[in-house]
Amino acid sequence: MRIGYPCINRSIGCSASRTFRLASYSEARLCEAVNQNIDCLTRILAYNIREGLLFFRISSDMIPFASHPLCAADWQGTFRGRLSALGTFIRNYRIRISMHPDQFILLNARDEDVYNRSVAELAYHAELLDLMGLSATAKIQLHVGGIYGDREESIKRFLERYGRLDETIVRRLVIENDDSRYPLADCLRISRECGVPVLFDSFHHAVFSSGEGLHDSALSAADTWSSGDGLPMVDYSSQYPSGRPGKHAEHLDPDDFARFLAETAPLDFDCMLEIKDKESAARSALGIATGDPRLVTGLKGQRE
DNA sequence: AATGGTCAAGTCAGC
DNA sequence: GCTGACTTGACCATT
Repeated sequence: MRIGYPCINRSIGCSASRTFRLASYSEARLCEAVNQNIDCLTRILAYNIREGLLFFRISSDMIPFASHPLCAADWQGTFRGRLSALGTFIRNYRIRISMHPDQFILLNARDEDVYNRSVAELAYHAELLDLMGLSATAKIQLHVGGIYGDREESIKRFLERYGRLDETIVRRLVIENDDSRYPLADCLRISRECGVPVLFDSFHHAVFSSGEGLHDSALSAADTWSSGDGLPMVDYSSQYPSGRPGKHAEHLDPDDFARFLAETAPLDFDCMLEIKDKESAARSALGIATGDPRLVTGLKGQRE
């Protein structure tokens, strides 16, 4: 099991998702942001290696506006060398990589324009990972999409559009159960139809499911991954106490995470900690997973 | 230098 | 019909 966290490191003082306003777009501005993002990502990954955190989600903002019609810049050519070097670094240290396009990306959108923009954005994600020379184990995780008043029709539309995707996207795309629209059961059904792997989000499942148990759920999602996909990925989080159900916790709850590990054992997977204090939570999780209490921060009474 | 309104993009629940 | 949550930071105009 590798353990990691998404996109942002809160302690080393740089951001690998620097962007700018569309109104101030220029090629120079783009290059400046991308160079800074690559610099910072390199620093974050070096930090992660030192800490034993070998799973990381790269921000979709790595190349700002990459799929926007306004972006005429040849970022692929400009950054080919740097991205390739970064990818070599990632492969050498056997770091697992994921990406997660955000809520605007809807493969099953009713609106053709939204659908077309979504495919363009997925193509950008795949191209970025390709330029880094990463294998198909580097995944792009996506939710199934909207309901649009008709779940069955919207699932059919997802399947039909999935079938039309370019292979460069298909080899990396996985779907994740969300916390309000498409639960694990739907994702598994879709996977049986088209073969897309299912990334199990344990927290979404706790918030939104028909009550299937954690152990069996993690197992059935893991079954949808083939050898070329790498170890299954799982997202973990826990509830922010007294917050809206589904709100992510600020700190890792050591007891909850230990219970999560016990219930999913002996299944092996790469685990993404979707906790707001990021690398701190991931270090604690690593401490719990490896039995090293020195890594576990946030002792009793310090939780929110 | 500090601040706070706003940022490419969609959906859906709640008023 | 409109607003806010999602999730969240950080850009940048303004002071």
